[in-house]
Amino acid sequence: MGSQWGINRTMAQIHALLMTAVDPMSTDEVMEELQISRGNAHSNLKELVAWGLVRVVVKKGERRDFFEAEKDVWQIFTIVTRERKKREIDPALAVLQRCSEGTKELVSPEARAFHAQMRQLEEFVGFASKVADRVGSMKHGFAVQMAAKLLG
Amino acid sequence: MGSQWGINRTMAQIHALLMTAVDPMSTDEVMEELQISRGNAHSNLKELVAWGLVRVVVKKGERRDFFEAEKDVWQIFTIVTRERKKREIDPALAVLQRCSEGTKELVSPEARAFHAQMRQLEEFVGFASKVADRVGSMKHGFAVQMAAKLLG
DNA sequence: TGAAAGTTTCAGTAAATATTGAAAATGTGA
DNA sequence: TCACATTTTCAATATTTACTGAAACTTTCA
Repeated sequence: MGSQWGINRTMAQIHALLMTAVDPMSTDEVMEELQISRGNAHSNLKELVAWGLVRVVVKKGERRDFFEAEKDVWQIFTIVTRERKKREIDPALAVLQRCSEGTKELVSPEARAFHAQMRQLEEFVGFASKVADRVGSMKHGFAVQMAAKLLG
Repeated sequence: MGSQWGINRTMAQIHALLMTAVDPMSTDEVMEELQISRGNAHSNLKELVAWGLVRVVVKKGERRDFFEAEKDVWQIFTIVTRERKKREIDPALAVLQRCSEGTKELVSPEARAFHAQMRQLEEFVGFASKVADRVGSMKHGFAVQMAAKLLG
C-alpha cells in the first residue's frame, strides 16, 4: 500500500509486518519472514525508528534488540504529518522566501510576474505549514469533533 | 522543490517553467529552455495535462500546440488533492476493505488482532477520503474562513 | 496527392535507488 | 583479557525509473 507513496517497498513491508505482529520482533525474525538481507533489514528498521513509527524494545535476558510498531492509527498519522512537514514543507518554504525576497526590487514585467507568483506560493505554503502544525499536534478526540463539523 | 515529493525532476521543472512564464510555450521552447529531449518533454507535458495542471492552448495561425500552466495556487492545490485522492487513497481503501472483510470470521488471536488493526486503518483512511473530498471541492474563500478558525 | 510541420511511440541507454553480503566495529559475560 | 553474539557499515550489484533520439504516425495545406 505505502509503496505507491514515497516510501520504499521494504520499509513499507517491515512496517506492515510489525503493525500486525502480536509481539515485538528481532532483526532475524524480520529477515526470515520477509526474505531480505541483514543490511536491508537493519537500515530500514533504523529508518522506521528515526521516523518514530517503530520503537526498540529491550527484553530482559535477551541480548539482541526487538522492534515494535506504533499501532494507534491517529498516532501514526500525527507522526507522519510532523515528519513530512519537517522534510517537505519547511525546506520548500525556505526556498520560496529566498526567491521572493531576492526578486523584490526587480522592475521588468517578467521579473514582477515571477515575484508575484513566488509571493503567492510562499503565502500558500506558509499556510500549509501552520495547518500541518495544528493537525500534527491535535488530540484524537479533537480531530473527531473537527471532522464532524467538516463532514456534517 | 517538487522533486522531494513523488514528482520526477523534469515534470517539476516543466511545471515551474510554465508557472513563471508570461506566455504559453511550445514543446520546442520547453525543450530548448530545459535542454531535454523531445520525447521527455512530450511525455511530461502530457502527464501534466493529464493532471490538469497544464492546459493546451491553440494559437490561431499556428500549427503546433502551446502549453500554459494553471497559476492560481488554490486551484493547483485542489487539483492535486483530487488527483492524489484518486490515485492513493481510493485504491488503499479498497485493499483495506478487502483485508478486513476477508478476515472478519477468523477466530485465532493473531487473526483477530490483524482484523482489528485493518478495521482501524480502514476507518481512518475512509475518514481521510471524506476530508479530501471536502477540501478538494472547497472554494478559496471558504478555505480561508476555515483556516481562520483552525489557526485563530 | 504529397511534402512539410508537428506529434507520438518505443527500444535502447543512462541515472538513480535499493539490496546484498561480507567485513569491521561494538558490546557482553566468563 | 578473550571469545562470542550482535550491530553497523559499505563497496559491489541488482533493480527500478527516467531519458534519449530516431522512426512511425498524423495533420494540414498547396
